Amino acid sequence: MVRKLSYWTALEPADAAAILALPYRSKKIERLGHVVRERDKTEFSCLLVSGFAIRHKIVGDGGRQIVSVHMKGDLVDLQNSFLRVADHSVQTLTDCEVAMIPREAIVDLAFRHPRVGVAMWFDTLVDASVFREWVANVGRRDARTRLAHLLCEFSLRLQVAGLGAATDYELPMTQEQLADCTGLTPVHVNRTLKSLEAERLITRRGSRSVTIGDWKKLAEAGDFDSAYLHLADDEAALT
Amino acid sequence: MVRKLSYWTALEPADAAAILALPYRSKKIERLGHVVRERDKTEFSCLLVSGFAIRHKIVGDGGRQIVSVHMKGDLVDLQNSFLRVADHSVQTLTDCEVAMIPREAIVDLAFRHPRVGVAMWFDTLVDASVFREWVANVGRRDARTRLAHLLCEFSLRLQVAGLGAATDYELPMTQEQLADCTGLTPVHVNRTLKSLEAERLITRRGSRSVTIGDWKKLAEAGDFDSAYLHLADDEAALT
DNA sequence: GCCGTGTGCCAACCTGTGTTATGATCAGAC
DNA sequence: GTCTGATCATAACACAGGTTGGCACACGGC
Repeated sequence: MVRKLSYWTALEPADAAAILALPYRSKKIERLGHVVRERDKTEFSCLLVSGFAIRHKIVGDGGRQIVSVHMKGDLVDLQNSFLRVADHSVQTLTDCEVAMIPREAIVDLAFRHPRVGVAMWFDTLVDASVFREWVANVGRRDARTRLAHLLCEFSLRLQVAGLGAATDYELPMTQEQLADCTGLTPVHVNRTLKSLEAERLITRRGSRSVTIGDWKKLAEAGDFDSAYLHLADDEAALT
Repeated sequence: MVRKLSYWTALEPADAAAILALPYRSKKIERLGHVVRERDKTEFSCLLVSGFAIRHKIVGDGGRQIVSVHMKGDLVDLQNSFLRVADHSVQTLTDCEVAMIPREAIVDLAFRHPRVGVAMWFDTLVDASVFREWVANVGRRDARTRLAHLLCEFSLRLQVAGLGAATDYELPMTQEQLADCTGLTPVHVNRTLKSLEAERLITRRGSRSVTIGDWKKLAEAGDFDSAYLHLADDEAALT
């Protein structure tokens, strides 16, 4: 499960054993449940074992901005737990299984097994890279480009997580949630998806499943370049 | 200089010594010079010794999005150097002195002195927190709120870095650069600053110096809550 | 069966922000 | 001095995207 950490850094067996020896409490959280709320004091980090979750912030006028989407294998809550007081909320999109790991145990692990510490640090750096891309996406691209970009990101990440084919996947989000990812309104997301479909860049069956007609064209429309995900070479080649 | 790292985690003398023993090459970079360009392969991390710098991304239609602003003491380039290929550019706003530190030396330091490694990790986590706030700022707030928020952030951070008073500081950015931070156009930044001034929330003398009339009101207008900066308690109290 | 609720979809209208364009001011180069 | 290029300022107009409101399903609970 936590072997995703070895993605960017080679780990020794002893390191892997130490990870597996981490104390944790399994927990099931149902759809739309809160894992952490903004301003909470946190004691646990949380590893997503199955399901989908998002992180979001609420702004003054009640608007919501989703800042990232997470899937199986992601360590969603390093951020909040280390910094003690949560600067954002974590919410599930589907029923989820999570493993709650006490903060102390993780800090301890990082000290005793520096390779693991560095691996977790890398994970954080990649997270940050995705945030940067989202700032640019939301700040400087128009609605059509934003959505196309997001769909490309999901396609690649789901594929890497083994949750779907590159050109055909199940999207666990409503249009309202897509709007909160992109800084748009649900109405405009609807319009824009419709026009992407009219252009034959995507097709939708049922209400959540997306299939990408032409990856290259969609990537172009979305100004998408997978570099920011910092995938291993072979997976970057999937594009 | 690098003692900023000890901000979030207590370090022992041996750790501090190890930091100071890091090999580096000093370099002066003039205003608007590039430290790293997107897509470069990087070998060095870069510590800002003096001056101001930004990180930005260029999107498909030529638009630019600034994703963060850095000042004296910030380790600006951990991100790019660890991930090998830069996902964004780093550019100076003023003449700067930087210390270039080879990536190998930093990784090595993190392994040998886990406390320092964890401290750098924390620094990365705080960076990520700021990115999240920026996603929300640019995605879900209107122009007036965005700018007010940004001015509040600068006020606090400059103060913490010892570069200005809370309510009166020198802003090293043009309106065009402010526009690239906020996802607006220079014209609209101008309009909006003017109206903030008309509301007596700020006043400007000369072209770059800002004084904040009423911190509380500006923070309210900017929907600003310093929690995301994860400052130490005494500094958070400055607000 | 019925009803409530969440979601998708659509249309009409409105507004915040972008666009384009023109001057004013200032600092540096020569 | 005066040319040149940045930067700031302002105005008139255009449009992408927000807002409001209404309809139609699908689904689960009763």
